[in-house]
Amino acid sequence: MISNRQAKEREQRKEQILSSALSVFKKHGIEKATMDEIAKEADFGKATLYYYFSSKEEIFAEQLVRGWRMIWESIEPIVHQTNQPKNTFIDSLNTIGALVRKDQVLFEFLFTAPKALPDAAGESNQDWKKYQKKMYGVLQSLLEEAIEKKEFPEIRSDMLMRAIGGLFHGLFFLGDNKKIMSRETMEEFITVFIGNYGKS
Amino acid sequence: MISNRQAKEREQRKEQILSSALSVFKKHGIEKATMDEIAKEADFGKATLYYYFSSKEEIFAEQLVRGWRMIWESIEPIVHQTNQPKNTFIDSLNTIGALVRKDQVLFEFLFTAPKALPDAAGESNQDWKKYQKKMYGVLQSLLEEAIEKKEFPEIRSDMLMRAIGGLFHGLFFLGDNKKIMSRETMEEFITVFIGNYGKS
DNA sequence: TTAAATTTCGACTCATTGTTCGAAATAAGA
DNA sequence: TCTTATTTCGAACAATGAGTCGAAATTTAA
Repeated sequence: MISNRQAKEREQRKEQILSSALSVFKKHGIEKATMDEIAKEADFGKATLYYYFSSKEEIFAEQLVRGWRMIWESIEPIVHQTNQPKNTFIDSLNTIGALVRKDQVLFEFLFTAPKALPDAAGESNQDWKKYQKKMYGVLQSLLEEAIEKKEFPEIRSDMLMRAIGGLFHGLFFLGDNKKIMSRETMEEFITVFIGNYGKS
Repeated sequence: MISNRQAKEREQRKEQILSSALSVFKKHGIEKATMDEIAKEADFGKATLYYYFSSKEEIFAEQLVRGWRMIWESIEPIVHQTNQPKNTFIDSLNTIGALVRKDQVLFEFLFTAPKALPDAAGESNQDWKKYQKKMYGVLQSLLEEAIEKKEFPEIRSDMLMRAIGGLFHGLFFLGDNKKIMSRETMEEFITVFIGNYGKS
């Protein structure tokens, strides 16, 4: 039998491992994040990690699901607003921006790790993609509605998504000084780049 | 003594190795690009690679210098135009776009590899940064001039650089279908995002 | 043709690292 | 307290992959 508290403690240990993995990722990138270092960081023996996760890949996969699920759950209530699609879209961006501001490293991981992770990871290790796809899906349809209503210029919405995605990524993650991007600055950029269209 | 033709053939073999390295990079990313696979791809024994390059890192470093030098040499004549800074800036973006269009994989490497490469690589292995810095430098000062002349909105130019860099990267490299971005589409985007400011 | 220089590579070393095993330590329940 | 379940980890294993060595093959030049 496994008590309630035991389950909770166990979950806490898992989180400790995940967070250590993240901080090792921050130092070396995903490829060079070794189990040894994660273990040391988490204050566990290496073998113990395998008691909680079946493989290195699973650790990062778990990090991905949790992260993307969180993003999705933060976005979902917003995209269902009945508002101008353009405003809803901008609200969504701002929401994600706020999340990133809280934990920049996590999001750098969420946005860059996928490319580095072996694709052939069958089954459940790709669960995070569900959430990612949902998010991109709703954002892109917001864009399409907004284009329809002339709130955005008539450009292929998938291209526009890419452009805005890149823009966002550039603002937060590019450059040497990883300064935190303030809400004000971000809104200013949104206004300059896509916010002014269709006004006056 | 080493004849002219010998030197040329030797250079060709180097290029063969570099190009193989690039195609292995394309398949697996830089971390998982092994010397064994590069050797097989280049039709050489692994040991032979070490006759031409002193290490794996040097191969990729060489690829980086060559690439960034090429970018710089393509950009340099343009940035010295005496034109509106904004037009010069846009011309530069278009020039780089044209280069990317010719060899997308190479540029994906040039733009993403730096992050993955060990920083501590002393000495000459960082030569490419010279060119990269020069390029970002001139582009950013173009931006500053343009802001000065009210051709662009008054935003911190380093932020604007990041934003535009991200935008560019997003257009060319994001998304599943790595479709080639046509000149027309790209110009359309430049117009929509930054080209319209200050007009009419 | 022959000696010297250049180029190639098979076989090996050596370090790293993901993963497993079995046993020890600790906690829970009776 | 005694038994059982849970948690921990040191040590070993196996695979991988960067880099080396010495000798063989090939080319050059005389």
